[in-house]
Amino acid sequence: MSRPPTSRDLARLAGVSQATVSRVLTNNPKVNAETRARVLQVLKDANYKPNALARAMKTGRTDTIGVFMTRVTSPFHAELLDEIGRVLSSMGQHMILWNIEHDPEEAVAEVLQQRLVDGFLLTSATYDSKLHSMALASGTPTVLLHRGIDGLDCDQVVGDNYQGAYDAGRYLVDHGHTDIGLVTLTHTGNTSRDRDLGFRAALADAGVKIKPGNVVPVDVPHSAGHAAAVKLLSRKKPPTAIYTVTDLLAFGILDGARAVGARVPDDVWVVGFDNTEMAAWEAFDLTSVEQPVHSIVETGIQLLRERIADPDRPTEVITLPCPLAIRGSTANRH
Amino acid sequence: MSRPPTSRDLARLAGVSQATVSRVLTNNPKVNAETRARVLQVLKDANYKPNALARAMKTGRTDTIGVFMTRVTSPFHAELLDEIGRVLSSMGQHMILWNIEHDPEEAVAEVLQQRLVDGFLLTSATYDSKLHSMALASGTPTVLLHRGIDGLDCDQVVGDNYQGAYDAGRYLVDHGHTDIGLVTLTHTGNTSRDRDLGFRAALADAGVKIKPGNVVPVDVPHSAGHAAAVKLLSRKKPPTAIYTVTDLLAFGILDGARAVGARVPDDVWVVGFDNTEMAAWEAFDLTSVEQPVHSIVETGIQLLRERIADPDRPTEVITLPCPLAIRGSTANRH
DNA sequence: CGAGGGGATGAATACGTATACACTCAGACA
DNA sequence: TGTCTGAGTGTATACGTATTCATCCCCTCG
Repeated sequence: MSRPPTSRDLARLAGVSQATVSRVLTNNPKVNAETRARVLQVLKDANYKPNALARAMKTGRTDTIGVFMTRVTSPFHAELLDEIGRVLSSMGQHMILWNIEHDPEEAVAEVLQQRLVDGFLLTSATYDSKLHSMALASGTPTVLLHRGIDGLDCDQVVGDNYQGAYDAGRYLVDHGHTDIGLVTLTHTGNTSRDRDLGFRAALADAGVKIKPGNVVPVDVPHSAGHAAAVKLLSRKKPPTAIYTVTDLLAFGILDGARAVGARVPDDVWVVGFDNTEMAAWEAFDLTSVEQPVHSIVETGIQLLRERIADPDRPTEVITLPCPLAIRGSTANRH
Repeated sequence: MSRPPTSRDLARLAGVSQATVSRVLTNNPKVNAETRARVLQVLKDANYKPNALARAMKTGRTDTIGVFMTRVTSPFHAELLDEIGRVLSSMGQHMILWNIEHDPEEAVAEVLQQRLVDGFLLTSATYDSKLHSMALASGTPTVLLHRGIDGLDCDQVVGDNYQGAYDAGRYLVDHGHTDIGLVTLTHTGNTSRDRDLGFRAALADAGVKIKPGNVVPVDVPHSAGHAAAVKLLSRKKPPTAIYTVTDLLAFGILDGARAVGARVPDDVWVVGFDNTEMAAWEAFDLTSVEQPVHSIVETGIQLLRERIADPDRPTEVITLPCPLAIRGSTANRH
């Protein structure tokens, strides 16, 4: 009761050597069918499970993937995490989750070298963070998910933020909007950057100029979107549409609009980015550019497994399309 | 480059034995100050980090806690997870996260015996799940967080759901409501049960009867709350207040009210439970019973550490008060 | 000046598993 | 009948660290 049984204990019980028990455990074909059956019976009776640590130390594989993430409470991140958990567990892999907001960089650096995971998934790569370079330097297989870094020699799977943003801009222009607000992140990642640039490009291509006052740089949270909307919609001649780079901000914008009495979509259209589940809630009913979370995660983990299997393979950067999901926060004006 | 350096490699470099290196690593006082300094310098130069697996195998401690959770995308769960991550990382502990929705019970059973964590935090205990009994049977220190199980000989830290619900009921009655809807979970956990019973008790104590038609048993998601609200509010004489057992359902109810054109709080008051961050969003502005997430997590992890240190200590069940957070979804009628 | 003692260190071992290697024993083939 | 083969099994070892035990040296004290 005090000490869990070891393979050696069970070997004694089954009248074989520890090596044979191990062979049974690893499905090694070089073991007599009869012996295998007997050993399996003993294992089952004892409800034996191999010590994962000892196994990992011997094989060098932990069957565990390290996931780095920020702001789990943010709807999109939660969905991403949920999906990662689903896919990993379907492959019999465990997940160690680190919130790089909480963990000091120094602690993270330690973790990277400890060899307690087979690979890393980074979901919050930013230019100013050293996380990705540390991860790569550690020699542990690493894939960037959702947030990429241009020109980095590392596997990456991201949504086509530029294209998604472009389509959103095009959509607004096509529906006659010319006075458009852009609530954008001051963040230093290329995800939000592309969601900004793609949108601007669409408007530029259509000959629509963005008034300087229509661009509101904000921080991440809901309240920032709220404040931005209040600012934009309190003007004498407010914009007829507002696009922003995350759903969370869009929710804040919708709330801000509510606060100043602006009706959506009658007075102002609102478009977000991520197409989280909440975007479909009646409270928001938000038109949003969809991130193909499922594909991103599935592809990224597939890539990670391939890199674990062959660390020398060439790196891949995969970009997946982001279609626009249209809802009630934008309505046909005609 | 290929193989990370071991303590033995560094011992050679520093001209000492591996044992001495190990002593330095573990802050063993029985090592000469001069020697320690030299070894530390070598360790630093090599950017050496001890192999966590080998260390864990030797010491029996992994500095890792296993967390079982469901529906990470649910706002309250995300906040709980975030808080758990914060507290664990502040103590230098890692977190392995399992979503027991994704993982088949059999896989979970395997994990429990593998000794790859020092302890478990269960946040989704339900009567019909065997998870808690399996965890206890595994002999690994375990604490139930947020969801408890009556009479189970296991450390538990939960909000006082009964009291919170009672106060919510009392609050509605005190403000003159007599026709009150109760949207309740069919779930088999004592969390939602207490949130139901406490509310009923408050009404009963005040002599307010709940019409049979006013009780709507539902499933977990937002859409269920939506449907329940539509059902309740479409009646000829709809209730003047609706209480429900989670914020997620309350959000659905608010959306449902919007859908049928009922104004909150003018036509109907809405009260939720959890007081998630989103409850404060303008879109919802929800009066809600607060769960003391921070205290629950902090206390629970403290309890877990104590149990890890001393597995034989008596079990504790800690119940923390749940105050009512009043917002715009309920307004003073007078 | 010798016995004793304590501070530092090295050698050896154990944690529990996977696996290379050695060995046994049939059966096959000459 | 003796050698060879190969399936099946056991023995021994390694993974990298923490820790017990033995050792050594220097100092103190009688």
